Amino acid sequence: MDIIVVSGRKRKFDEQTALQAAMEVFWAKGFVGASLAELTKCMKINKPSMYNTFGNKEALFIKATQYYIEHNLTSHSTALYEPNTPLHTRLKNYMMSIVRMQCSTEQPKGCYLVLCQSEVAGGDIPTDAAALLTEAEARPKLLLSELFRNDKEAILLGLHHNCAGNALSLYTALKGTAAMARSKVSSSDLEYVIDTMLTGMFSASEAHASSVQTIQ
Amino acid sequence: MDIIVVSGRKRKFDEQTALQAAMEVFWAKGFVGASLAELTKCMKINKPSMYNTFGNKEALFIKATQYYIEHNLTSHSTALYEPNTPLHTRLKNYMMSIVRMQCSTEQPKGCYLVLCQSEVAGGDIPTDAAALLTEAEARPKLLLSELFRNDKEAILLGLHHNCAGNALSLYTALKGTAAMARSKVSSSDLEYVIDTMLTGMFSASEAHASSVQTIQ
DNA sequence: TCTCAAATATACCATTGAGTACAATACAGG
DNA sequence: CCTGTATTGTACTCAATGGTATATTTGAGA
Repeated sequence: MDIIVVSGRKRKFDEQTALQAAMEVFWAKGFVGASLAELTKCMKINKPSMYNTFGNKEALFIKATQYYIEHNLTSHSTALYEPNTPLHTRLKNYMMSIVRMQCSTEQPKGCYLVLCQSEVAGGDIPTDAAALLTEAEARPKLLLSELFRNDKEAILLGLHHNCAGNALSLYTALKGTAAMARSKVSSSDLEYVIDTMLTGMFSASEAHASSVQTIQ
Repeated sequence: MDIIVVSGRKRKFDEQTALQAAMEVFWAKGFVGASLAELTKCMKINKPSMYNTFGNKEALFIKATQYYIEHNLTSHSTALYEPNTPLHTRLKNYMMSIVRMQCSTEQPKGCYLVLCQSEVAGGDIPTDAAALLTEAEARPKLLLSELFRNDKEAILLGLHHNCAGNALSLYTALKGTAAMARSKVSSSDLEYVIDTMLTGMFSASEAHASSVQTIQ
């Protein structure tokens, strides 16, 4: 079943290029903050082209979000499975890979998902888009959680006893760095933060026991 | 020089009450996301009243932000100076006091400043308001930094060697928890995150030395 | 070269955004 | 009980928003 090519005027723009441009606008401004005027200007197409290629603002946003996940999120996780590498190093590389992206001057600062997810709570994001954002946010948390559950070294260190908690700690740190990045804090400053969090996690078993005693 | 009372129709609403209502709208929606229609509806006044009491949207936002700082931010810091209390406990109480506020159902989720600061990067916030937000964000970081510099126990533990770094770590964690709170994560889940970060910080001197060796 | 579907450009629509003009109203001082 | 002043309610302005109708181009197939 081949694609039926029905003749007509040829498209002047590349869909992927336009999508990337749209993604960067959403990344900088959020869903609500990004206007169609600015979107189409950056995409270098006009509104009717946008509407009959992508559907509407929400559909464009969903495709842009998927583009972000594929191109700017998935890549980092390879660091987690690097063979012959201590878990601490793999986690640190993973975290810093993300932090460096958050701080990069090549792209908008911070994290696309963190920014837009915070709009969801405001209630101004359409249902389907909100669902995608929520699902996308759950992914890295699950990835880390599974790592702690299955990784040999993690089990040896006892980190598998609280997979979810440890994953939440790291993910929360990354949300924090995303916010800091947006305020123009440098990735080298944030490296200290990541180190602190990892140190805390790796000395968890003893430390948490003592902290429980400390609190009232 | 007394206040000259020139007679006229009496104001029907209380300025502070209206301001608090406005603050909650900004807290939930951000500066751009909060429309005058919604603001005035929640403040239970109409637009002309709002304009001749507060000036305009930006002026209202600035007053609402100051209201937030006074009523929802300053109070937490007393925990930092509680006498006869170990530093670890004081920090934990401080952090959890903020986290509980972020997760409270009595108010919008997350942190007013984190949400609005992220809009600043988008460029849609007027200059004066943006300056206030930036200044407000610097405050807790400075507070923590000074604590690490001057507190006897902090000095004993060597935490004064990197005041800024340690302050940044804690503040970044709080920005992270603010974002998580907005995604409806509970304060009890986030307590584990705070514990992890504090543990990391308190075992900093040794840990950071070893982590430097670990990375590449 | 004629045809016709698909893409473009321009102009438009309804709604909502921030901000205002103005008349009606309420209140203190004389 | 007037008079003047400040607040309120309604109705407006003007620009920007998401989304479309329509006419004009383009190019592959017959």
